[in-house]
Amino acid sequence: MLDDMDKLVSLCKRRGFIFPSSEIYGGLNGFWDYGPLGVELKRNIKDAWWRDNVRMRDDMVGLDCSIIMNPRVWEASGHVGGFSDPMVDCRASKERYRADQIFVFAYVYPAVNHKGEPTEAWLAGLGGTPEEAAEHVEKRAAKLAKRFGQPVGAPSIIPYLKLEPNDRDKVVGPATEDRGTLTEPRAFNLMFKTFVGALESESNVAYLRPETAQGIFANFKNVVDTGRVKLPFGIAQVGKSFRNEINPRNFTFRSREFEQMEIEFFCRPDQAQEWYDYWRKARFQWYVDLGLKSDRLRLRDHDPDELAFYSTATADIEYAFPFGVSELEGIAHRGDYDLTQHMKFSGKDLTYFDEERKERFTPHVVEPSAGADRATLAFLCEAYAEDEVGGESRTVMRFHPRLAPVKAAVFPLVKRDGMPETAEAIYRDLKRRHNVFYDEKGAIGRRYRRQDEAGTPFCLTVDSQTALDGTVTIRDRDSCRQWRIPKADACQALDNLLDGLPIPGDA
RNA sequence: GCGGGUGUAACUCAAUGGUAGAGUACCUGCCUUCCAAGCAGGCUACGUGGGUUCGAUUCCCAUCACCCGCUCCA
Repeated sequence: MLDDMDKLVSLCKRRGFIFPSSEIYGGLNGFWDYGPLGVELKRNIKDAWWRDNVRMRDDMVGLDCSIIMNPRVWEASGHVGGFSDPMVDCRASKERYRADQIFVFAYVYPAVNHKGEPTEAWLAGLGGTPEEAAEHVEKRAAKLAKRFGQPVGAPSIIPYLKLEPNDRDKVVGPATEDRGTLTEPRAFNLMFKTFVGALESESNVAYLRPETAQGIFANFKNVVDTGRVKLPFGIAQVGKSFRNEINPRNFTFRSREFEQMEIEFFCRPDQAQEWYDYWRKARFQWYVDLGLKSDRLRLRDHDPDELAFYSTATADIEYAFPFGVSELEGIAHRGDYDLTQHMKFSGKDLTYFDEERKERFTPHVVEPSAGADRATLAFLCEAYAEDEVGGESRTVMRFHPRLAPVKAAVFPLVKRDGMPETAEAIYRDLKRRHNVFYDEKGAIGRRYRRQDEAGTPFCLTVDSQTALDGTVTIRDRDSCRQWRIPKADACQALDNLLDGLPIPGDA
């Protein structure tokens, strides 16, 4: 079990799974590159997802949308405006608040200072409404009343965003006694901005997509009109997304450029809950089937107060990483929120006509949204193991065979007696179907261990007996167990092993 | 974004105000018939930019990156 990310980061670097982006220039915070083994692993994960969720199903189609879209898409989705809230920092308490959730209560007390001016106290309170904010403020105001007398009249209530800049210094933050510790509201827009065309003007601003989902909604009508699809059905997309995270952390877990595997599953409103339950279970099981078997994998339903305002139910598939329990995938029941928003902003009709029921309605959506990089990281963490073979410790990556970057390695036991030639012929044969590796250098034990660290599930070795009876040994990564198979059956044996079918010639 | 820590070879780590050493790994050769064996040889490093100094990997400043804690995570 991996208990320390440093070990994994080190192995990823050493074996070529993951490197810091543009490392020779010192890297870039929040960006990572996948090396030769990493790209195979991540690709296998994405391929498994696509195969299991799109190809193998009759009710799913795929899509590949552009990363830069008409900026109006992000107005409809709420990414421009709604979620780019200005934030306010408190210099004293180091707290950060949403500016729209701070209300300032300006009290005036009868006591006067040496200039004869009345004593004022501008107290900041937190809450979605002035009433909520007042609760906290009133206690503090009452304390002040003991010193300065009962306030004159009711306090004036000013939303922090409406505050005159000069008045900001008067405000006492929610967690301090001192005035003037709050900063001006600052925008934290998490979308990467760019310009379409050579001219950098406000009129041609565009954004790198912060999620793949909106491209699916924007194409809903196209798919319905041309795809010969009938409700219920889903649209799937795998692709890069970008979020200018304030604080990237935890290796590749929170990156500024990342890859998503998203499904928007459209259905009749009265079936949405059923489909939500279905996807919640199905998506969890997918991770289990691919090897996240330990109790580090969890399914957690959101509490009602955690839900986005448009969602009636959301569940997170979480994994207990060494740095904490974190989300791999969210399954959200989003109702008709997204299509309704896009109808409002685009003016286009995105309702669906059910031919059998002769009904027109706006489909409801269940959204299983997974992070490919997060899944990759979870599979890496889960696979990492240290055990002992013949009294020697080894590091082994126990990837599910479907996900392993290299499926098999082929070795000659020693570099003579025609063994390399025989081994290479087997290698050439296997390579047509699988990602396999050939190695004739060094001691055989060393070659096995090298493959263990790469997570290669099987090793085929040509020895002196091969020339006599045409068999080779096959070694299992996890158990180090070996048995012999005819070399002519090598390809079929590997196919079976990778598919979990019975092993030919097993003894 | 705040606070703390760390940056030396591919990896893990030393030492040092006078330009650096080990283990592992990697490469070449010999040997070797199944789990990191042995012998010989070889390659590779002071994150970046300033400053102090005759001279800086070492001291100072800044910056970048990573780690830990807070914060954030639509």
